[in-house]
Amino acid sequence: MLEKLKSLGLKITPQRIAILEILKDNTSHPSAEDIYNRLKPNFPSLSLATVYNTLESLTRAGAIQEVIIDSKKRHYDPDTNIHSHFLCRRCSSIFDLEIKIKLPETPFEVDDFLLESISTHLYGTCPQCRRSAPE
Amino acid sequence: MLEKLKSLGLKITPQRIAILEILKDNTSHPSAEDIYNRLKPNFPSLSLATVYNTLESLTRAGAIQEVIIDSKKRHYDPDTNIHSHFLCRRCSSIFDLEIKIKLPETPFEVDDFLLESISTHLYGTCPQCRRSAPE
DNA sequence: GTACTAGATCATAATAAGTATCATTTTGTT
DNA sequence: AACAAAATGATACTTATTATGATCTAGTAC
Repeated sequence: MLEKLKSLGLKITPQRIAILEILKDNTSHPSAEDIYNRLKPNFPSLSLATVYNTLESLTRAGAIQEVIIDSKKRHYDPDTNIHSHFLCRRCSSIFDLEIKIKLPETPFEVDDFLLESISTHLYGTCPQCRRSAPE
Repeated sequence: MLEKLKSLGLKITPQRIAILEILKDNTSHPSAEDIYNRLKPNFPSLSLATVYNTLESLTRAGAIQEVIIDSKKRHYDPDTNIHSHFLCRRCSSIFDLEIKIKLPETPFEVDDFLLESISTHLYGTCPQCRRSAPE
């Protein structure tokens, strides 16, 4: 991943390394603030602005992806492979969920639109919420 | 549509009628503020809070749907049939776009998740932006 | 029609996510 | 070691959305 940074002309900084480490293998889809709050105790000089900047750089570099499924805030996912996201309407947690949908490979064209990426969003109730408050 | 309101126990008010009229057959996916700005000149007493409230009620009533594709704000669509949305990365316009993907009927279950709705989001460049600033 | 009440509206304050600004610091050269 | 470009951090600002609470109105009951 540091390679990806370098190849995109991004400088390697302790802040970026720390953020990448939080994201590595992370399937919780953290927001900028989630990441900031996790790092801040051990990295008191860290600024929230840096987290925002870094997430933007990483997204543009293709090292991570933004998940726009929750109308309240953006979430980030280090897994850049095509996969679906599920948002629980009750607890607002986001999960990776594999459902059998055949999506076309991007990029492609439709009606003069240039389609660069596709994402599938699923909404419903997660197993835990179903157990704790069924209906 | 007024029927739908009534059947959901929502009162018929001039504000709600006006908002529904703006939305009817509207494929531009307006935001709350777009709607407010369009109505305000001819409806000076209208409050932005009412637009927000009404959109929420209409969404809950199933009369319209929220489109969460633009990380900056929510958009609304009177077409509640399953269809995909396309967000142009350059001009941020949202378009309805039909692409051939077979989506399962909701609701259904996967791995103890209760899946209530699915939406497909497409990102790329719209025809107009491709013409005006190709590459 | 009048009276009533739940619910709706309006104005505005508050919140929260994200962006902009700019002085200072650091990285990766030269 | 010196330098320029880029990154960081503190903080101010913007924008979308939510909360609050006083007033008003739709829909019903009489």
